[in-house]
Amino acid sequence: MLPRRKNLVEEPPERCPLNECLSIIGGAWTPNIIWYLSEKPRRFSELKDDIPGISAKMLTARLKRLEADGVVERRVEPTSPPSVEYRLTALGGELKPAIDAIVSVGHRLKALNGEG
Amino acid sequence: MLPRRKNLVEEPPERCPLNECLSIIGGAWTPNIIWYLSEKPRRFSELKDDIPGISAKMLTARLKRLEADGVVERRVEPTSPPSVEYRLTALGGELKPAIDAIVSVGHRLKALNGEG
DNA sequence: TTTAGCGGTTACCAGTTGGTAACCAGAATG
DNA sequence: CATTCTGGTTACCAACTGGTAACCGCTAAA
Repeated sequence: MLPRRKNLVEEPPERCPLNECLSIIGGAWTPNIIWYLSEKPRRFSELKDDIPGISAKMLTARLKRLEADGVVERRVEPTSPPSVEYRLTALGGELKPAIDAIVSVGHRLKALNGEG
Repeated sequence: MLPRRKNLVEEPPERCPLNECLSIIGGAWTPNIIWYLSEKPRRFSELKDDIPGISAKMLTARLKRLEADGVVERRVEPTSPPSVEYRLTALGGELKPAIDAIVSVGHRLKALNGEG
């Protein structure tokens, strides 16, 4: 029998940053929303048009959550009909490198799955 | 009323790399498993001990999925009792920058939530 | 023969997620 | 007055997720 190695890792015991971050970007549609907002600010119905298949309910839910997390800012223009613009906050902008890294791996995964 | 901007984004229409990658690392416990395996190869029961709270069922499910995705390699040593070692593949190793980026954002999120 | 350890598998079940469809307020338009 | 537009909210419901607990085959040791 192989020697049993002991757990001597230094970092992620309980509420690790990985889970912290993934709980924000992990939900359905969330990455898409962040992606589009990272390009430029967008209005509610623009996001709804940009992201094919998303429902108003989910879009509302995700934007509310992202706003609560400090990732997205909601700005209401008092026009008529009112228009609401969403943009990434500074913190939201810091998600970009992570998103980019994920996208980069995603490309490789697609390439491999496409080959097979 | 604000002018209605048209969707002219270039990249992520359907099965975008973001969703492709997050479908791999998004499930419960998965980031933890990848984290531990990125440090060094580990055996089943080591992972089970390392990750507090995970059940054998979930660990099995995750490892199978990761193996099917080409992220993890399963290696059986014909000892007695048999020992099974899991390690990241080359592709799995490429997940590390993404994981690191996510961890880095997670730290900032924890800092902000800790302040509030 | 019984027990223990490894690496799982299986049945069952509760909670969460996300989908659809209907509905809402306020203001402008016909 | 009815309709349209934006930006949602709500009720309802099916599917998926993940948890618990019991069980399995194999080998070695007591």
